[in-house]
Amino acid sequence: MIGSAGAGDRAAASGPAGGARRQRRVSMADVARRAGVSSQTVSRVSNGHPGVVDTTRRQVLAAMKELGYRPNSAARALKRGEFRTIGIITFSLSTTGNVRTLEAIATSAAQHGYATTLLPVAIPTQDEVRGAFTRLGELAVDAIIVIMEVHLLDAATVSLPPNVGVVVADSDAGDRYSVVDTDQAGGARDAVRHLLDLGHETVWHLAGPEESFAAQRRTDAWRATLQEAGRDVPAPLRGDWSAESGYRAGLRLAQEPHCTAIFAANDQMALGVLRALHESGRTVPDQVSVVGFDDIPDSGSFVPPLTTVHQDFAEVGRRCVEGALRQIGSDAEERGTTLVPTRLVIRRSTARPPAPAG
Amino acid sequence: MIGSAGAGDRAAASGPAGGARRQRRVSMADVARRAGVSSQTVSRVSNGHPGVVDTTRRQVLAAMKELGYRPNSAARALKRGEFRTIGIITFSLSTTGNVRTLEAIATSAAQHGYATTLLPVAIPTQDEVRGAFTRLGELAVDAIIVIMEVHLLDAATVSLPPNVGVVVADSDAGDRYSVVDTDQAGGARDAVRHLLDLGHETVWHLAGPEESFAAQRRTDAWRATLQEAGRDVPAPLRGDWSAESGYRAGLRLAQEPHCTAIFAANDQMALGVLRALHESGRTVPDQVSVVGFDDIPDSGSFVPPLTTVHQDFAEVGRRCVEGALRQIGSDAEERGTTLVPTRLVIRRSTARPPAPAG
DNA sequence: CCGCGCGATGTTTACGTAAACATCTCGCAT
DNA sequence: ATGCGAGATGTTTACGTAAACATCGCGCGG
Repeated sequence: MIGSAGAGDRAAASGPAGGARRQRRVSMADVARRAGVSSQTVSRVSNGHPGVVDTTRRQVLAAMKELGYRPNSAARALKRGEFRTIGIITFSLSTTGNVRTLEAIATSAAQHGYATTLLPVAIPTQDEVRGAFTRLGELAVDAIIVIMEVHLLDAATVSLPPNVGVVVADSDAGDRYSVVDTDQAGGARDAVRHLLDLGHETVWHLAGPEESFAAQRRTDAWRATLQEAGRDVPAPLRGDWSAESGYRAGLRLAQEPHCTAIFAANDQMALGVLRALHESGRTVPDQVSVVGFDDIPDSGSFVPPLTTVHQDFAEVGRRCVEGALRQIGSDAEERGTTLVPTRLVIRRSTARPPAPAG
Repeated sequence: MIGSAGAGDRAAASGPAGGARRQRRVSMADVARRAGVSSQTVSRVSNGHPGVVDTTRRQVLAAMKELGYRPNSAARALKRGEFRTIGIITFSLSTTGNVRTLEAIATSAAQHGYATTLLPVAIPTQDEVRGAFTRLGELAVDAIIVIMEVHLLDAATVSLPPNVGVVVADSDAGDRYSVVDTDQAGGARDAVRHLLDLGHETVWHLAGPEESFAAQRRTDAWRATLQEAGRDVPAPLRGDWSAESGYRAGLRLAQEPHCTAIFAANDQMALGVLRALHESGRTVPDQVSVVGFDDIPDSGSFVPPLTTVHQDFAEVGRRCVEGALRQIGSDAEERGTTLVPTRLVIRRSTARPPAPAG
C-alpha cells in the first residue's frame, strides 16, 4: 500500500514522460519540504536521534512514507566516513566450510547493521589475490574478512587499504592478523583418540591439500596423538578435499591389510573412502572404521552414517564479524588467534577393530 | 613496494602521533597538490578520460602512487548516481544450487566491474524478505538478483526500490520479473525418460518441498512424462531437500514391492534414498534404479555413483548478471524467463529393471 | 602579424547527508 | 512579571568526486 502510493506520487510528479525509472531519487530535502520541516529534522528522525517532538516525528515519518524516501547510502557513507560494510574475500565456494562460514558472516554482519560485499577470487594465485585486494581497496568497506589460506595473502599485504582491519578465517597468521579458526588440532586429536580408544592399533590418515593450513594442522595433530600414544605412524595419503580424491585414496587403503581405522581430513573425502571400501568389499565399521571432519549436513546420511568432527562454522563466522567490528570501533589492529572448539559426533562408521586374523 | 612507500609517507605526514589508522584518507585534492595540478585533472586521470597530456598524466599517477591514493567510492557513487554494485538476496546457503549460483554471480559481476552485496534472509518469512528488501533499498545497489522462491517476494514487492532492476533465479515469476532458471521440466523429463527407456514400468518420485517452484516443476514434468507414456503415476513422496528426508522417504519406498525406479528431486535426497535402500537390503541399481537432480560434486562418489541431471549453475549466474546489467543500462524493466538447459549424467545408479519375480 | 580555434587545464558547483552551530520558544523559578 | 535555561528546530557547512563551464596558451591560416 504505502510503497505503491509513493510510486504513484512519483510517477505523477515525473510528468507525461512516464515509465522512466531512473528519475532523481527522493532526498531528505523533498521529505523536509513535504513535512514542513528542515532537512536536519528529517535526518534526526531518520537516524533515531532524540530531540524531536513526537508530533513532528510523525509528520516526518508520514512524509517519508508518502514519498517512498530511502536514505542514500552513498551520501551517508561519504558524510560519516564509514560504509557499514564488510568485505569478504574468499576462494571458490566449493567447500562446505567456506560456504557456511560465509553465510554466518553475512548473517551476523546483517544483525549488526552491516552489509557484506563478496569478492570471490577465482584462481588462487597471488596476482588474483592482489587484484582482489586492490578492488577491495576501492570498494566501500570498513573491514575485510579473508576466508582462505593466508600465505597467498602475503604478497598482497602491501596493497592492503591502510584504514581497514583484517580478520582471517582458517589460517595460521595470528602473528600478522586477527585470526579466527576452528580448533583443528583439538578436533583431529579427538578423532584419533576415539579410534584408539576403540582398540585400533593405529590410525591411517587421508590428509587435505598441502597448501591448506587447516589440513596441515589436522595432520600434525593426528601424528602427534599417535606418537603420544606410542603407536606407529603410517605414511599419510593426500587428497584435495574432493570425494573423488577420497575414493582414489580409499582404493589404496583398502589394499592395506593392517588398516582398520582411517581418519579423513574432511567429510567429502571420507565419502569417497566409504565408497572405495564398499567397492573393495571391506565393510564399515566391522572391518574398517572411518572418521571424517566437518560434519556436513549430509554426513549423517552416508552409508554408514559418518562419525565425524563437528565444526561450528556459525561461531567462526560470528567471531570474525565481532573481530572486524572491534577493529572498526577501536581503530587499532588486532592480532592473535581465536580458536572455536569442535565436537566429535559419533555415528556408525566407527567400531571396535575386528579380532586379529589367525 | 609501492604500497609500503605510500604508507611510509603517510605515517610521516601524520606526525608524531603515529600508529593511528583512521587518519583522513588521501583525497584527489591531496594528489592534485602533490602533482601540482587541479583536482579535476586528477579526476580525469583516475577515470581514464582523454584530454590529459602524457607528461601530466604521469605526474598525477606518480603522485597517486606516492600517496597511496584510492578513490573514495562513496563520493564517486554519490556523484555518479550509481554504485556499481549488485545486491543478492538469498535464503540459507545450504543447498548446493544456491551456492553455486551465488558464486557464479559474484564472479561474473566482478568481471564486469561490479561488486556484489550479499543479503542472506535467515528465515524465509515474508516479513524477513520484506526486511531484506528494505535494507537493500537503503543499500548501495544498482540492481538486485533474488535467489529464492519468488512467492515469498510478493508482499515485499511494494517496498522494492523503484530505481533498481530485479532478476530472479529459480522462480516462475516471469510475468513480473526477469527470470533466469534451469530448465527444470526438461531435466526432469530426461530423467524419467531415461528410466522408462531402460524398461521400467513406471517411476516413483521423491519431490522437493511444496513451496519450491523448482520442485513443483520437476514434479509436474515427472507426472506429465509418465502420463504421455501412458504409465501409472504413483503418489509422490515429499522431502525437504535434505539427505535425512530422503532417507525417510527411501525407507518407505523400499517397502513398495513394485518400485524399481526412483526419481529424487535433488542429489542430497537421492543420497538418503540410496542409504535407505542399502539398509533395507535392496541393491542399486540391480533391484532399484535411482536418479537425482543437480549433479553436485559429490554425487559421483555416492554408492553407487549417482545418475543425475546436471544443472549449469555457472551459466545461470552469468545470465542473471547479464540481465541485471542490461536493466541498469537501459533503465527499462525486463520480464520473461530464460531457461538454461540441463544435461543427464548417466552413472551407475540406474540399470534395467530386474526380471519380474515369479 | 594577428586572431581564431582547439586542446589542455583550472574553477565552480551539485550530489545527499549529518555534524556543528545558531536560533527560537516555551515553562519555571525568582 | 521576567529572565534564564533547556529542549526543539533551523541554518551552515563539509565530506570527495566529476560534470559543466571557464580560461589559458599555442599553432596555423589569412
